[in-house]
Amino acid sequence: MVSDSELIGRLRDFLRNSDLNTTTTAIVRRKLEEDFGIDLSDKKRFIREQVDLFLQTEHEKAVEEGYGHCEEVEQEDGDENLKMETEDGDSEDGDNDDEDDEKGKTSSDKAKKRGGGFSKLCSLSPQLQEFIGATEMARTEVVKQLWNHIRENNLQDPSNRRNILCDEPLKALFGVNSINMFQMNKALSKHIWPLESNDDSDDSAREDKRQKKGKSGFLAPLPLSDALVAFLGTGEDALPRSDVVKRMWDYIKQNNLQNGKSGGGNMRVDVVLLLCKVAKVKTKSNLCWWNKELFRNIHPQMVDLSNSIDDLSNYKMDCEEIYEETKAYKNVAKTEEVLGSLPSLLTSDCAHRNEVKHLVPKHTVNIQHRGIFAYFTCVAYGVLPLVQPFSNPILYLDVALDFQQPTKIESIKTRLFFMGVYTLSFHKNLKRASDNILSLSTQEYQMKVGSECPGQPLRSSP
DNA sequence: TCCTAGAGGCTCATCAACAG
DNA sequence: CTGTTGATGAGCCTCTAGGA
Repeated sequence: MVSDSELIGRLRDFLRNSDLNTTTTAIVRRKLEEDFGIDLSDKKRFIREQVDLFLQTEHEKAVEEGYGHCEEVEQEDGDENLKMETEDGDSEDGDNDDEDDEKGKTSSDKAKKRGGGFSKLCSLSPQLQEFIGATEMARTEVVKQLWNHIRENNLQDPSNRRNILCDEPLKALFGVNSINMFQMNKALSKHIWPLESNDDSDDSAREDKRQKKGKSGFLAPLPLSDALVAFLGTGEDALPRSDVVKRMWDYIKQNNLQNGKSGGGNMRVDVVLLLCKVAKVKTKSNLCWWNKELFRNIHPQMVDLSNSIDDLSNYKMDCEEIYEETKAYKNVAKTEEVLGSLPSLLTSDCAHRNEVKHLVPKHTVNIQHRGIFAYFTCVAYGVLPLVQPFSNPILYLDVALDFQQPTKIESIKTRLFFMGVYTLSFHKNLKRASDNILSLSTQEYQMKVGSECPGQPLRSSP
């Protein structure tokens, strides 16, 4: 086994005798592998760090020795770093091959243009305005025009076509005689500024963001219901969630309201809730239920979906709204089947238990939307026959979570029932579940099972 | 064909505290 | 584990030429 110090020693020897403009960390790693006859794939990060360290110390040494061309050293060093950070295709952690594939796929088949990002219109510096002949332009257009100019004037260095030999207009722009094509983008950014026109909205958004930053997540004060304000008795009408929880627990402990016999999270919350004048009073409840009730008092405006469980029309309305909303969502738009069967699952009373083993998801659509319904994970072309309140569209919720254990279906149903509130964990559970479910398309299912896929979208009316 | 550099904005998953 | 919301960081988007 080779020690780290041996590796470092050999690495530094190699770097001292290498052309740092052409050497990459991958080359260094392969050289070391060759020298020591071992696989160093798991040492990529270590090697990169050591290379960076080497470059840094070399640079410091150069400055200390008082080279009269510090600026040049700096610039060259910049190039070195640039090159040394390049891993010639190897991902940093060495385990991103799939990710790379994905990246390739997405970049090749997506050519959509959005108003934001690089397509956003920007204002140009006076120097760039002089060069381009326009006051505003998208970054990508500027790059295009710049390259047109380079080609028209044959400004690429013949010995290394990645280097651009600056003519007078480019010198005025970049202030150097030659520039690397990659560095050119960096230099260009100094001449491309965000537009000032939408300052008002941008500024307020920035201000909002800045303010929010100070009081994040659980630390952000939230409005309390009148009942909760009265219960706390301090006159505070807004508190961070964690503070509310803390004070409630203080109260429970002080008044000995916990039910010691039942153990777990059970407690006599009834007293607390009566004090809060919460509409729904239960004699006993567990921690999760109590949290939900508390949440209702911290967000009085939250819609209580549980009241409408018996009223299918409410769900129908909700789901139609969701469908309209999700249709516009980019991920959903890619699929022909769209979300829509939450109520059917709720009302089907799990009559399809016998079918669960046939659940055949084709692909998962992840819809993230902060609202009453958020974090849906859905599967198109499932084979779970559902009672359909709508004729179309049909998309099967991925409820495969515990389908290997039918006894747990009731709890799944409960989770779906509270979907509007218990969204995050629902999402997580589905994600976990989707790893375990059979992956077959409808056609594949038909071939395998030899019968029509029971999950074919139903076209009948409710 | 894919990767490399660089820019800013957008989407999405994950994490934070709190209780038993 | 159970729920809550906002911050955060990763990854993708566009464009270019050269090299593997």
